[in-house]
Amino acid sequence: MQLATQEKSGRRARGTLARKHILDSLKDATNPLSAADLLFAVSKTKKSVNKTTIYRQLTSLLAEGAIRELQLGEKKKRYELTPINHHHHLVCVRCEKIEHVELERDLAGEEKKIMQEKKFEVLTHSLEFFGRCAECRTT
Amino acid sequence: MQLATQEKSGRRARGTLARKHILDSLKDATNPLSAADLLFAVSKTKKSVNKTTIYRQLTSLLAEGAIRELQLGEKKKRYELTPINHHHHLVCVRCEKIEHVELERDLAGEEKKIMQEKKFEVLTHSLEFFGRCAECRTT
DNA sequence: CTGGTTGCAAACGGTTTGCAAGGCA
DNA sequence: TGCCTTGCAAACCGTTTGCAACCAG
Repeated sequence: MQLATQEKSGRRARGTLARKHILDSLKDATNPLSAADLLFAVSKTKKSVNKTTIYRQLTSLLAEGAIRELQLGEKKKRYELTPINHHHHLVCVRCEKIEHVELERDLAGEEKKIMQEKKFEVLTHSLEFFGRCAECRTT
Repeated sequence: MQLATQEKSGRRARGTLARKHILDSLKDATNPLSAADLLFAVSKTKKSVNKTTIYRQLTSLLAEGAIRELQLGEKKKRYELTPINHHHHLVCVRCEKIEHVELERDLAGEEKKIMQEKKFEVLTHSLEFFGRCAECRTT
């Protein structure tokens, strides 16, 4: 279940308006969006949606694996469509912009080592780089 | 893991009670502690301390670099003494226990690549592995 | 007296929950 | 009708802030 397939077979149809708008907004976004971002974005495009609805749809989308939840050192969580190529994030500590990176070498070796040494079964990982982006370095 | 710079010379003496108790609690702890954990731990050992005081001391300790702030996918933040050997965390998604790992190979190469390709200057990074710990895998 | 430290209560931001109403099969 | 979805308000939790009291130099 990697792709954001709209309809999962085992589930009740969730073709709700809000759900589609959230997925559309995430698709258009270059950055991971927070619930507040989504509230704003969705409310712009169509009739406004309550924030509770946003949170509830995010919960189901997460459960289905359609989206990924990120904690980028902020108080709020952010969401992005589950990426096909696993990537990581660059977070600018000055302007807070978020970029993506794909590491040439993944962490599979480390995960194997963790399994061997610690008997800890890694299901997923999260790697963020904090620093200053190109623009903020020049100004 | 050892602790780092306990007393910074350039700073005003902050020999406050609360500060010492926080550092002691962090030293004794095997896991990174949340503010609530610290409130509890500190209140146990000596006369109780207000949570505002905890937060304020954490802020100065952070500014001095004595402690490190972690966001481990939870809503709350956690703190640990600034480790001499940079390490990462294994977070059990079942029992929420936190372990440490030191990766044999660090991410300096990746950071250099990020600088070259993205012109993004990495100041720090954060890497967490989520999964199931040894005990939770057997039960 | 003065400046940093503490406690308390209230504010705050992001998220969750309880409940009644709405939409659709 | 019955189930799922929505909106609204209130609750919640971790954290921050304003302000007055306090303590040490």
